Amino acid sequence: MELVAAKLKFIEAWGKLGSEWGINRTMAQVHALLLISPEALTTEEIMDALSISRGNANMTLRDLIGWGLIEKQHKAGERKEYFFADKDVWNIARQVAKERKKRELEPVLKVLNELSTVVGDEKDPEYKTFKKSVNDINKLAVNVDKTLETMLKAEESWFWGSILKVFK
Amino acid sequence: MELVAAKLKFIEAWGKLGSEWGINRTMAQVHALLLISPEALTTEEIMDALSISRGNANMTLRDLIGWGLIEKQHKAGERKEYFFADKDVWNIARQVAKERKKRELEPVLKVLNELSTVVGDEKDPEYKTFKKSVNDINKLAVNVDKTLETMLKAEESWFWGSILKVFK
DNA sequence: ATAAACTTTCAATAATTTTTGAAAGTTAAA
DNA sequence: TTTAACTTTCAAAAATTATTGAAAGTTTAT
Repeated sequence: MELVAAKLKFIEAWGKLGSEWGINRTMAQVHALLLISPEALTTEEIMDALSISRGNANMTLRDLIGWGLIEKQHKAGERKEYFFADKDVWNIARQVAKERKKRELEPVLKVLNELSTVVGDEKDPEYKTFKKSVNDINKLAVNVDKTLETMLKAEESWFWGSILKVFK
Repeated sequence: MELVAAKLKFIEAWGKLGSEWGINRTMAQVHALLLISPEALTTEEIMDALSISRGNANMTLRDLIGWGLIEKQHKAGERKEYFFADKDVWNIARQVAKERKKRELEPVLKVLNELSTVVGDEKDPEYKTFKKSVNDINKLAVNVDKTLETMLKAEESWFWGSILKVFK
């Protein structure tokens, strides 16, 4: 396959995966584009490469900065802004894990904790089933949370080394 | 909080989490409803509880069966179908992991592998950056895949025991 | 065979999400 | 201070996704 075709395929695949996991497809595509760009790109270049509007590019880049995945750069003597992506895949994974944990896992964990405190008649099957499901989900969520917490602080080789050694 | 209010809150929270992770909100809500129902429910009961149409309920229930999360039940002497959710949270987690791995991770892994084989000029920064990002993502994806593979076969207490012991 | 009870399908509609593009805003050089 | 270069905003439009509901389909009892 040609490099140009391969790049397009990568951008498309990354966009598809993103949208399947609740991430705006364009945001994932812009991220993909920057991940395979050796140099920082301007808004103009991104608009052209992905055929998107200035407004869309601007908002998407702002979001990516908010996710901690890219940064603005300035070149001496130039007015326009350049965008550059961190290429360290372990950093990226940790950053995404950190944000999704904060934005989506923690709020639901808060609700689950609150729901765990609801009291009722232990003889009531409705109550018993509710309580069991909520508590069990809560326990799982806490384990996931702990694992993510560890991952966020971990060195890549140590993390996978530990996990895969145990699992063998 | 009242049990009735708590149930609604749980259904809402589960629906929200689902939609944030690319799962149809209604599907997550129906699943939540069945998770806290001690008895199997009819389509009619689900429609009423969530204020959704028959068509929506029918399609959603079919999808949940496709995800391996609920099953149809029949009661002796009755024509109508009942739906019952597996309440084992570890089973649920494994089932969801299994399906998402199959539907979303594996297709992207296939593309990444294909893209890893693209050859080019090692002096070309465009090629070098492309290759490095694709390879690094591929490696991470393989580790995630292996971990999920282990999880799918694992007993809950062994899995978390192993992980959290190492991380401590 | 017919009817009653129930389920499925899917074209039309509604709701939500994403994108556009032009106007307003900002910054820095002339 | 004016202008040019660039960025940001956001209401309107477009695209996508989800939902409805009624007709068609199926199954079982009579």
